[in-house]
Amino acid sequence: MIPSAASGSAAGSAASPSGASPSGGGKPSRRDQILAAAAELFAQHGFRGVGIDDIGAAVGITGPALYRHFRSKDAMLGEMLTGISEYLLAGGTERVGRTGEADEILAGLVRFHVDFALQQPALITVHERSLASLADEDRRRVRRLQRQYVEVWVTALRTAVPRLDEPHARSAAHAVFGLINSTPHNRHLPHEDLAELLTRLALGALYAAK
Amino acid sequence: MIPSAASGSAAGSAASPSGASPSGGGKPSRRDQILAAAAELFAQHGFRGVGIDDIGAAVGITGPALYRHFRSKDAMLGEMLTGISEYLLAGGTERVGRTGEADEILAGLVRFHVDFALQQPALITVHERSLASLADEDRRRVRRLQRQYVEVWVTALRTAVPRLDEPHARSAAHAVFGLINSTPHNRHLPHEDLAELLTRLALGALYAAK
DNA sequence: ACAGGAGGTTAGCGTTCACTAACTTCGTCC
DNA sequence: GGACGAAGTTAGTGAACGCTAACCTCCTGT
Repeated sequence: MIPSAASGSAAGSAASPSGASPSGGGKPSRRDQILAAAAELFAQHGFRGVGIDDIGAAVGITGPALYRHFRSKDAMLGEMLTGISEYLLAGGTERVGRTGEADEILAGLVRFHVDFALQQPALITVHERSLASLADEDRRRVRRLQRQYVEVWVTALRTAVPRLDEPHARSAAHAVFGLINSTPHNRHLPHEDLAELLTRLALGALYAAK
Repeated sequence: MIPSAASGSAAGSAASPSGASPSGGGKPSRRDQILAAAAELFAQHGFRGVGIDDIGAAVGITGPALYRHFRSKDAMLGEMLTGISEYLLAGGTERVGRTGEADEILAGLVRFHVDFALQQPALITVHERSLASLADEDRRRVRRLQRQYVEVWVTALRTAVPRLDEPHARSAAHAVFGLINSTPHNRHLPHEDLAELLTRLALGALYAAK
């Protein structure tokens, strides 16, 4: 059971980038409903702080029924995190593959990450908090995807700001991820204002790097 | 028991800002040893992912012996988080109370937070991840301290950058916390280089805010 | 010398929790 | 119209874990 203040309805509006299947238009499959609800709960209480029964209840079924859809609780987290990592890497790779000015590419990359963080704050939270709870194999896979995503940023950043050496660029990338991923703590501003602010802040930071 | 890759010795070198007691010079008390070891473990595995026996083992005693020093596992986390929050608020308040240019005050605030994040990456991690695991009363207290700390930043920021309205300033503060608190993911650069980089990035971001 | 308390030990209790087993329900296809 | 499989239910099992109880071992002060 979840201990403290768990207000009304969970299950946010799982928009486009939820991992894999719901890329089409139709209503989300049961699997995806479950993943969305679990993401919300994991973000609020941590992976270990959420029980099987809690996840079931969030989609209107009992706990054990989840095992008709997932092999284990670990597998749910695994699917969630690899989905996010693959989405980010694919989107990032696609952006840097475009032709254009280096500055525009970098700005596009920033905006892509900002949009994701704004649309999926729960996934962002889980992504950066629950790596430790992953099964070994999944963790290796997610780590590799994350490293590749960082490399995408490093090359884009060093093209736009050539004075940066690789270690500084890598650290700057991590720092800007932290900046953008602050969306879960940022409930004060209207969506679009926040998107613009975060984009400005991120680019301001990156171009200030030495 | 902690499941996966838990390498050698935990218990980092608990430097100055560890909360309360070890402010003097002498060897840290048992309590503080335990808090330091627990912080490291909580950062790596999450509060719920660490057992009483793990914490005990990290300081060379058995699990139940911890109850000679703390009322409960929750109380350990509570003391840890309120200690951090109080340290940050006190340090921040002291900084903005100094006389000087608004820009210098803001830079000092940034540098203060950067130094803390660099010296205590484990505490930073726990501070931003494990709020949900806190007992109700402790959570309220920590939340209030955090809000006050944000307010310190907001006023310093708006003095230095008057065009910012309050909501934008608040969001920018949260974003910059995220940036600075990325230190746990930043193992690539020498300590001092990273401190300088993060300070530049943070100030670059803040002055880019609109 | 020894009383007492601080700080450690092992054994065990009760609860929580992931997962399984066995059974039910219901829509779909031939 | 009945076989079947997908998706749900309740009951239960075994392990993990927080914490307590009871006991031991010193160090310290009088």
